[in-house]
Amino acid sequence: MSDYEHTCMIRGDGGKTIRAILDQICNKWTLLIVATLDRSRVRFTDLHQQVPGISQRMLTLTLRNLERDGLVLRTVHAEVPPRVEYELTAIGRSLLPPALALAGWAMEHVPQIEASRAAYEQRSSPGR
Amino acid sequence: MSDYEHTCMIRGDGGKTIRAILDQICNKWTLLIVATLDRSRVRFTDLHQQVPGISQRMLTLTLRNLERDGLVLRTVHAEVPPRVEYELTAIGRSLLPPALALAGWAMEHVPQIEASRAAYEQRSSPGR
DNA sequence: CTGTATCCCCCGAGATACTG
DNA sequence: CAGTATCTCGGGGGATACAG
Repeated sequence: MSDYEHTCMIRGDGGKTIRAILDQICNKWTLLIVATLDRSRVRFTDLHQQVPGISQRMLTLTLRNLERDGLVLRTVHAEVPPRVEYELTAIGRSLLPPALALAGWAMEHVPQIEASRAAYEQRSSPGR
Repeated sequence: MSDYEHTCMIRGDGGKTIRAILDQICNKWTLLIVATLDRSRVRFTDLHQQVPGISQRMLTLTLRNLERDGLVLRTVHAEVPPRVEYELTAIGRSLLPPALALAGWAMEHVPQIEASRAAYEQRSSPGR
């Protein structure tokens, strides 16, 4: 499928559905968690430690959404103390390449963007 | 660069910068506007009409951010009535492929995700 | 036509405390 | 260990009115 067709998809309405899904994926923690689940099953506490700065609440909520959308599989082991492991499903893994492509883009352009911001500040507050 | 290295980038801190930039790009309107600016210069009002549902305020704000980050070029024509045109810069255009890749992913997986959601609802409220 | 300036509301998200 | 339950707050974002 061509870039142009993709463009149409992003813009066209009923793209409401797309937007909703993109919003979900692009929120504060989702990409981070999906990236962390790459190549391994991880249990709740480990995830909590490996994702720097996330609260227990947001970790739970984000994982529930991912599970609900079928991107993450949640496995509860009937033990005591309880053990719960999370892993990517096939769909979840298929998200990785495009997500990482976007992250890669961000990485590569940080210097240019920051330079552009600095220049912009100069222009808008020259006396300061 | 390998997927694995990208994974590290997304996760690694100082990835704070990356996260900030990703947050900016993945907000409610940015991708939509960038996609709309693909292949043409567009003036303010046209943009306002072509992006369905955006308020004047958010259009202005989003465009300012994009201009500030060097993704969009703003050209004011000294005429009356005023005419302002927006177009992507080289950096802005370089965002298109990964952004559209993500949008494409979302498009392709809408059915599976919705199915997964429906099934999830079933499970969580079986009596309803 | 192309914006600013205000007001206001909702909800994303953190902190904290409690439970099976 | 792996969560829920509340409370709270800031700010993203809509509606509206005004300005150059």
